[in-house]
Amino acid sequence: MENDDIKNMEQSILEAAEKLFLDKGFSMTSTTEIAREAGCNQALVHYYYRTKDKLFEAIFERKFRKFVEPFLNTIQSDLPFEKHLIYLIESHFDLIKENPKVPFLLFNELWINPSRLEPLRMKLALEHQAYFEKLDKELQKEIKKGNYRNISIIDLMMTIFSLNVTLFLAGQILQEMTKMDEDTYNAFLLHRKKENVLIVLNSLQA
Amino acid sequence: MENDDIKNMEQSILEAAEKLFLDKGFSMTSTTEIAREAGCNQALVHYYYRTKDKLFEAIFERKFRKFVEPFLNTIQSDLPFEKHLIYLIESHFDLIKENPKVPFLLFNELWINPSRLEPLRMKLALEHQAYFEKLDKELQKEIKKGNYRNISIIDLMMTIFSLNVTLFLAGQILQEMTKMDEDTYNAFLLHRKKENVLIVLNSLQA
DNA sequence: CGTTCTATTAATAGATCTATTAAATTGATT
DNA sequence: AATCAATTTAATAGATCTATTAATAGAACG
Repeated sequence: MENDDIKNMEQSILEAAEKLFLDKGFSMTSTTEIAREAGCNQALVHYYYRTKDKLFEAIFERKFRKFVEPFLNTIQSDLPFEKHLIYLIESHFDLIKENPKVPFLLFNELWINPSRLEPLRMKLALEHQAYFEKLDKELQKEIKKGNYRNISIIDLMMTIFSLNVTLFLAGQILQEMTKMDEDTYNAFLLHRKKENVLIVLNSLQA
Repeated sequence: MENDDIKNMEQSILEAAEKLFLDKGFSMTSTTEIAREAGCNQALVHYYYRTKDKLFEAIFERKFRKFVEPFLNTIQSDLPFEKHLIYLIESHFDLIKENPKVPFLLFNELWINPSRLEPLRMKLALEHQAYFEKLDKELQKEIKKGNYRNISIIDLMMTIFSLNVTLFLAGQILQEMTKMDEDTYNAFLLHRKKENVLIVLNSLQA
């Protein structure tokens, strides 16, 4: 917050808001706090973003897209299916690792206010459909070949999602709870990353 | 809320609070709302529970214990390990299914305020230790026999926990999002329950 | 130099929320 | 019926939060 005198206030406010929303969620964060964090008057927050809700929306959509990104643009290449899958799991994992507070923000806000997703629903569905169908086709091919048990792509995605997300949802809490030091925690994450890949691959066996 | 004229107000307030906290979390629920839901004056909420925070604590601890209960008192019998495991997964699943909003409440509150766990930490650790050790011993025995790959009890629990919890964290949102009808949603849950058992069992294979 | 425009602040209206206090009500007991 | 404790309410203090408005400072420009 020192050398950004150049950066315009509009951007600083957005960044301050993002930080605070990620830490404490929408309702626990006040525009006064955001202004303090951004280093400006509280009225300025409203000057640029009109309402606290609009400010949140600006952040929410970006974060949501980022969160499901790996389920979109992964497969351009023609790696064998299993390699695709591993890549998908790991890139989803890495993405959350870099934004470990995002799952909290999304779950928290969507739980309280599911309509927040409404504007995104159709857009995302369309964007994902092609990718899902492609992945599903590959999966079904593998199943026909007898390499995997009969499983739907939805179930597969759900498993990946569950394992990766919960790790960080609970991990953040676990870390603060056990006062685990940084290195130990990172080792734990890395271990779970390998574990998650293994579990998903095993889950395809009969 | 009709035939509980007999029930005392203290209890009604607790129940109203529980309902609202589960729906909207701590910070989004006001004591005024709780009073309205309970059918009494707002001051009465404070009369019985002094502060909103104390009222929350009374609910939080109960819910938290309930949430981790299956990881405690399951194993008295001497079923084979795999049967134990299946029973554990399924009873954890069923418990959350009956209290589908509890994971949200716990994650949400612990995220924002991890110190909430502090008073419970030691007690729970002690209570769980014996069970964990017993389960771990059984697991290690199976590993020595060559039935399972080398895996820690922590990893195993983490997997069970992830699969079961995320289903309901995301499921609640999914249900509201897709306007899935009750039957479809229940079928989906039942399917995932079987799936979760399968995934966990598979995850033990080499 | 005065005007105009943008960014920013100070001040505040209006709503709401928690907690307290004092008064009213109820119901049991003498 | 009078008394007393427990329950419940009305009223409100005091804090805080969102949003708006009016004032100000400084850059840009003719």
